[in-house]
Amino acid sequence: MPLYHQLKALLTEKIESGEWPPGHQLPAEMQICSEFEVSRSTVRQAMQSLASQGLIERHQGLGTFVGRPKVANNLMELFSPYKGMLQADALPTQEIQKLTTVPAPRSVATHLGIPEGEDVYELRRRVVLQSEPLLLVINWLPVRRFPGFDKKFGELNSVIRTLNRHYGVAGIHQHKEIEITILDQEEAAELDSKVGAPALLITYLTSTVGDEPFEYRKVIVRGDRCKYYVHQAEPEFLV
Amino acid sequence: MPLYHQLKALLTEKIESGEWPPGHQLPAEMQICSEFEVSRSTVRQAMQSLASQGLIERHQGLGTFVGRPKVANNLMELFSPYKGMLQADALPTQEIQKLTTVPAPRSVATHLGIPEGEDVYELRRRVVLQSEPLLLVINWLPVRRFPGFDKKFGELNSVIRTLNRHYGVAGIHQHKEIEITILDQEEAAELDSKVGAPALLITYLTSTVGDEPFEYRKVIVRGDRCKYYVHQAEPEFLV
DNA sequence: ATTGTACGGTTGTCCGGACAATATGTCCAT
DNA sequence: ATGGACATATTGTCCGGACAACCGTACAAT
Repeated sequence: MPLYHQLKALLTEKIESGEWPPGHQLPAEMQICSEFEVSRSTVRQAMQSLASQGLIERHQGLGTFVGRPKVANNLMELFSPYKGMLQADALPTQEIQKLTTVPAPRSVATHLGIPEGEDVYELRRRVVLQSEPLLLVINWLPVRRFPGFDKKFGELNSVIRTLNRHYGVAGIHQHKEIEITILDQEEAAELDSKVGAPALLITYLTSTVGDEPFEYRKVIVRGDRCKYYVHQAEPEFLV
Repeated sequence: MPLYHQLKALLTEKIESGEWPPGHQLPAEMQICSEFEVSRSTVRQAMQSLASQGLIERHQGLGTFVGRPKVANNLMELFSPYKGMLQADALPTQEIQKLTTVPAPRSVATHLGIPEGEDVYELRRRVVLQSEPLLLVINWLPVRRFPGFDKKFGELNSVIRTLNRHYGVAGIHQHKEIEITILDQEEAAELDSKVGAPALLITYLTSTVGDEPFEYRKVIVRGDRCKYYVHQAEPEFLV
């Protein structure tokens, strides 16, 4: 068993047993080095693994602390996480970070069926609960198809509703996918998280029947701070 | 921008552009070191991040290769992943790895409302698709309540069905949670994956109305090889 | 009272090196 | 042909060190 894994198990025990409660500050890396007589890179290997689980939180210049319990959301509201959070003690707030036109990146262009580099509106929002950002919502729409969207969006503050009322879009279908992703630098900065931290990625591709897709959306949910639940009466028999 | 992050972006571009197709072997770590004049630890930092995204696969003694596309599952079948995979080209197989009695670990005892260390049945299975293990199913049941479960399970090969027919359990409810986890050593070994790789963790707590919970279950889904999708006609207005 | 500066402590990044563990292929003895 | 010993290549683990980036505090200057 590798050293860093032994160390990780040891720290996990301290946390799960309650000896180190949520918010408790862990010893500094160098202190752990001397206590267990291992090198700092070994300590960091263990710590990073714990951090990506959400079990601890690390802050440069401050120290390492035991993580808080995850926020629970109803799985039935999985695809409208904002709505799901309305049941929490505090109300989530929606912050619009920017609404600009940008040349379509490859992944966006591919999904929307337009040439790479064609102008698209990029709308970035984040949902904050008790001054802690929990998820990021990024929408992309072709400028050619929805001219002036950036000015009309402010009225309703809803993408789908704006398309419906101002551009006559109806009969909407959405293809959605959920998977695990790793935060890049920009996402991590906006979520007050760390590069490389795992997160849930929910992608939307919106279209009307028999038409090209016209909206591509990413919802990035902090994996260390969010989980989903559901209560169901008919269990499966296969497993 | 940190060196390892620049390097990571560079490698990502090679893969997403198609210059390095799925299965293509990447240059060895030391080769990349000399090519970009960085240290090996920097290369490894970038590689590990790519690996946890599922973008590349690393094999000790062999090398590093571009990852294959993720397996897509219907989200409606999210909580019976085995059933969801039946739609794939190949049929998944269920392997029973062990069925023994063990003293209940803390997390299991807490959920089942029994003292830590009391005997529980532990059933470990894994689901394999084309000789690649995709998910792990672990069930725990109190021995005191279901004596002889280990012998009766083999008849039906289904936990819920066995409880129903042999112990008269009916009116079942299940509380389920989905979140992100990181593979520990045992899980990684059983999934042919790596310690520290992110995965989806789906936990089940089974009970009948007005009764103690009597089954605790973990389903661990490889995050680098699985994703879920759903197609829906009524989009949300809030986001 | 406010602002700027300096300092100590902590985590983040990066280096160079050493040896272990693992997979493949080669060669030899059987 | 077959199996075992060996060499080779690759990633995994671990070390020790150096400096950067960041945070809070204390103190001085304004």
